[in-house]
Amino acid sequence: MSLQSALLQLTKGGPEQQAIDAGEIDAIVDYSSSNVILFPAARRALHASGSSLLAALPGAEYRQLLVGLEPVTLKLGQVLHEPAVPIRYIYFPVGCVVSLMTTVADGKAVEVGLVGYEGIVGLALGLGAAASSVRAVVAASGAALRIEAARFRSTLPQCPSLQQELYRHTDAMLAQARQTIACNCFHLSDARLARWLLMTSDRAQSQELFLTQSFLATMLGLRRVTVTEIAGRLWRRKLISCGRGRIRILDRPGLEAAACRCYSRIERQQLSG
Amino acid sequence: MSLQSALLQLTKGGPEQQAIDAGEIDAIVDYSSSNVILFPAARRALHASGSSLLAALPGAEYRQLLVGLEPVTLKLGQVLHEPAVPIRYIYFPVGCVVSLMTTVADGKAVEVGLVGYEGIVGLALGLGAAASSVRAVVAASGAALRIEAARFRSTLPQCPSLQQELYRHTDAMLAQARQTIACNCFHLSDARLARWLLMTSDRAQSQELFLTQSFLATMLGLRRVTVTEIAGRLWRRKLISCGRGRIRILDRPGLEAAACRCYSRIERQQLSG
DNA sequence: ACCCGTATGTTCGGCATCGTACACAACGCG
DNA sequence: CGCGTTGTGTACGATGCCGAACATACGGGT
Repeated sequence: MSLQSALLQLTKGGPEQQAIDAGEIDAIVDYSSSNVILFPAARRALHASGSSLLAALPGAEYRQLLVGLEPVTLKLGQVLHEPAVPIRYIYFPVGCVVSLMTTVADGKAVEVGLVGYEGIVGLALGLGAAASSVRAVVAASGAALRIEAARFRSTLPQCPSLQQELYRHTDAMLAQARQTIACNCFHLSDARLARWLLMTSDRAQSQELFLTQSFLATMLGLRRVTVTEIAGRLWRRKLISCGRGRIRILDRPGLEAAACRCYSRIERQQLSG
Repeated sequence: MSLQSALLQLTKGGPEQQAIDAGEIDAIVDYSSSNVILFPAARRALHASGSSLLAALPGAEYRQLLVGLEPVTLKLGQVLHEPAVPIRYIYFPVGCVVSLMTTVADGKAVEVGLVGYEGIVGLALGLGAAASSVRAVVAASGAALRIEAARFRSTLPQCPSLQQELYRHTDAMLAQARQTIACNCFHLSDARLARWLLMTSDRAQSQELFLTQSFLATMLGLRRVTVTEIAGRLWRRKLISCGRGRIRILDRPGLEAAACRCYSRIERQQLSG
């Protein structure tokens, strides 16, 4: 999938047309499932070291869940679930980063949550809903473990620790969304962009992110032009370097100083467990 | 408590000084407890018709919870819990409306959630946390039922329906926060203010709200002056009327048209149950 | 009846971000 | 190698909201 079609995925489909073409989604998901890694060794490696949420589970629950888990590779721009459409798979990111987007009535969208190895994509299912209220889009390619929705739903009641982790993560996502409200309200775009780079970098566990400035603009609800200007400023300050579809963090402490303190506040709650 | 001291409650206490004076909070809470209504009849009336969340519980759980519930009257500006401070009581609003506020590093705060008869104040406790990440402030005076935190925590595991309602409400609050992010990002202040009036009016079940424009400004993260200007515009359009510490909705359909569609989207999810 | 605290109304310059348009540069493919 | 596609850089006016300062009006208490 090209960057452009990825962006199309991001922006198409307003709230008035939530009954989107299910076939299209399936196609994307099927595309990812063709990348399934079948080697048990890889599966175990992914599982044990990858998801801090799964790693926190006791052995019994871990094994019970493992049966239904399937490793997949997710690519930038892939849509994992759409708002108001029943969730098919729950994803536990391992190396990928997933962005949650909410739309407004005229179709514009903005990121409202960021999930990595510490979390779950498809939380709503664990809270008893069949569908999420947001779109989940892959913001950094990488591996994930997924489980079918029905299977997850039937396993969850037998796994108290998984439940506990899920609720803890829900609390963290709630705090993340709420901090984002305050941050968007009071802080300048420069600080917000710096925060986004840091948060995504933390979850991708890499100083280099492969995405376009258009993508970034969509995430932050800014114009592409604004992102270019900010990136230029940060680059002149030697905090980052930019290429074509590539952003690298050069000076992490410097970037943290340029970001607002919402960064540390969110990460403390989110990545602490 | 005067409106001014209420506003002081709202704005004092930045994130750097989260270890606020516990004595002061206790004083406020004790003030409310002096207004406890002791008549069993009133208690029953409050319980049955007031909280749609409690009303959805089956008889057995209802009665089990009832033992610990205590009716209180909450006044504008009262702080029910502070971020990072252990929650003492869970509140089920009946006639009051409670606003959840998040602060940023420099102490400024903005509303990130609105709770009425449909919800719970102190959700974090139900998710396994001891403290919330937000401040809960009364935005419209009225009655509520409260229960001690420890008691709630011990009762919850025995009440599957209560758990289910709690998780359903958590999902709704998450959706509310996320929709607020998008709304603040894309919609003009006029529409946001209209939305706030409608949402608060729905929860207070009254066309008249008793609060100052300063209070409203704090909630929306705007200047008081901006609120005055917007209120003037809405008033000229005969949608609302304003008095000193009083706002009345005159033309509800008109105000809904002036608000963004985030209003109906949030209310559909939140008040549907 | 008066006064003072409190709430509301008005003005002014500043500026971050927007929408739009256009130019340039890198990569991929025939 | 040339060409179209895609990503990045620059310019310009418009505007919504901000910060600050000041003016007015309501209303309860002495």
